Amino acid sequence: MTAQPGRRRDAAATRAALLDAAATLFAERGFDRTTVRDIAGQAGVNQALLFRYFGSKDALFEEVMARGGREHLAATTPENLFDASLRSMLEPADSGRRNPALETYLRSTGSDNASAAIRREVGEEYARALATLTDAPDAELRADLALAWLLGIGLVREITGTEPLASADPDHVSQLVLTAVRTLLERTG
Amino acid sequence: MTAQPGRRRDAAATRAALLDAAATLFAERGFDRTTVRDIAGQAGVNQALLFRYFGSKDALFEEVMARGGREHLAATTPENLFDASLRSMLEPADSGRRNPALETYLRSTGSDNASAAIRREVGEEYARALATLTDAPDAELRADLALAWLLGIGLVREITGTEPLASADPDHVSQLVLTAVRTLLERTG
DNA sequence: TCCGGTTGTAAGCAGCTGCTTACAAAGCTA
DNA sequence: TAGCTTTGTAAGCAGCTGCTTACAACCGGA
Repeated sequence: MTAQPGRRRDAAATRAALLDAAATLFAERGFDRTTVRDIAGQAGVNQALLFRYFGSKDALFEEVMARGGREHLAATTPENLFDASLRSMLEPADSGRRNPALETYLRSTGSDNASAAIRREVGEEYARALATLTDAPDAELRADLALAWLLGIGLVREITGTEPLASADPDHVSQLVLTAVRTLLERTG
Repeated sequence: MTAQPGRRRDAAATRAALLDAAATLFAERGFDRTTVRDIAGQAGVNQALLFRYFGSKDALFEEVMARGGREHLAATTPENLFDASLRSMLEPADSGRRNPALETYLRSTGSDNASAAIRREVGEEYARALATLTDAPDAELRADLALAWLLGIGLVREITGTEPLASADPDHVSQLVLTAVRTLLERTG
């Protein structure tokens, strides 16, 4: 991972390497527990470049969060969003099929800096997508509640590790949750 | 709050003051963002005493978490636990009617030190209480899911501040959630 | 060829963190 | 009163944090 003579002096590649390293580490450890030295180290780059290309750790986090959230939203229809996100939460952590945006969101909830704003924005975009699934007048509130459950399940399963939820069968969990959520997000028509 | 000549040399009172200050600050800011200097300052006590009486910041957190969680559990019947905890989550932050144990749990999820163990223990005690509400064979899993929802709602409402959930009417939210949770926690008899 | 901006590096700064140590005073016991 | 333990304080240590600065190497254009 050390800077190779072959790809030296390539600003775009360096920036991208920092962004990728940051996305990985923020998802694994959250904002507070990821240091700029960690990120630069994983990218194989001097840490001063992080500040040259992004200005601050906060600004880098914003860019990571915005990119990750919008990628996932753009790739998933609202009808599949809840199910896909729930499935992603229930995947084993090392499967690589997890949604890094949700993971990052979850592990960075302790921080109250500028990153809070972009977290809220991404959350509200998810909620707006989910709100299209019901024609109830309080659709957005119902969507927030569904999203809250998703995040809560991720919290208990991944971070706290409460049993039996932490190692429960994804199909079983999915069935229980989807049944209950149907009372929230359903069309009357 | 500064040490008064009147109550000087009272080990029990000093210990209690540290414990109370820690409970307040951990609930407000979480584990990582509360410093031992903050705690000692709020208790009006030299910070070296924190280490004399509790050994480490981790150990102090454990004692706070264990005390707070068990107090609330002992004071609430399982039938009321979900509703009471949900109501507590929906209270305004400054109302003083919040449950500090849930708050602390929520704001300390970023930390992966020794405090993770006591968090899990308290979580599992809550889940065991909720599990008595249904006679389904997967009662504990259902209880974990209900608890996850509770925590998720607290997360979105308090920490992220997503609208419209953050400022929604507690009665309205409560009605939506309880309806959905009834598909999880209900007796067939 | 030399010049000037771009890219990369090494070193360090100020501030904060949990925790420790050396010491002063208070108060019980004999 | 003398001595010992308990309680409290002031100062500081080592390590880490985000971020900055001074400087070297590179490279395209004149």
